[in-house]
Amino acid sequence: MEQRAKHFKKRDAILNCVKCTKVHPSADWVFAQLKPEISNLSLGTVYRNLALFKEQGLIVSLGTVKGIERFDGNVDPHVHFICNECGCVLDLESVGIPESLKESIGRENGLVVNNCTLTFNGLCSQCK
Amino acid sequence: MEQRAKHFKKRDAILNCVKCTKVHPSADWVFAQLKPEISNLSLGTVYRNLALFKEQGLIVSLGTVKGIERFDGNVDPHVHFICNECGCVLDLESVGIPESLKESIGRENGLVVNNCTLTFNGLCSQCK
DNA sequence: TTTGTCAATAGGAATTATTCGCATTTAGAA
DNA sequence: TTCTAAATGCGAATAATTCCTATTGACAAA
Repeated sequence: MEQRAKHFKKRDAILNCVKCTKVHPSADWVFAQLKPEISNLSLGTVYRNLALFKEQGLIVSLGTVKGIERFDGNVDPHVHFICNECGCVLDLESVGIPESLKESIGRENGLVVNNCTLTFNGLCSQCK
Repeated sequence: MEQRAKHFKKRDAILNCVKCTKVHPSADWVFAQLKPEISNLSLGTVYRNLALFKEQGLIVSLGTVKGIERFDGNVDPHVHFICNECGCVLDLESVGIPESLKESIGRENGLVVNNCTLTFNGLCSQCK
């Protein structure tokens, strides 16, 4: 960790930013959060590193909300709620993902099933 | 229907195109399908009408696959499989959507839950 | 038939999120 | 210090989608 303290300062800051928030951020949100403390940070670096983390499985993509890709630092399978009005994303802790179906679905349909997402849409408590 | 036969010819053709295919098409796919038979069709018209149908609930959006929005003319809740390699979208008829959860989730979390999507990802039979 | 009206459309410009290319910087090794 | 390779900054490029405006088409009234 000390070894890479300086060299990967920005990279680590970006990962940390995604890992330590529950807002399921966009690239732009991460950039806006970090820019004040890292003044010479560029948006391209944020995009580049988010793509890298996603590839490495350190974070996951939730797909796009209103045309903007959103990420989640929590890679454990869990259920999301997305507000159609404000675009906020919430975790629904109480609901389980039917992970167990992956194997049987793959077998029955001749597919390789890696992943499973369950998402609810509607209006959040502030927008309803 | 006869009354609007001519006036809404393109609009009807676009809706019909989405309703009568199982490929879960993109705007561009619909345009490519219809262009040969309706030579003076423009891509903007396809986008505009798809947005309208979505708003009216005649079709649903599946979100984006590889950055491109995909639609489904089947508005009954059902489960999808998306291939990460080729981007094809399949219906998984045998799996049920936990529609019943909508009400209780909404009540427990103070949300208005309109919709629920369950999607599996992986590799289709051709790409695996 | 002609004319008026208004919605639907074509076509291209504009927008916007994201990616790319390349010069520069940085950390760490020699 | 010098070298190397990875990481970054920054502006240009890309691509999906939306916007703008002139035109077209259907229908009703004269």
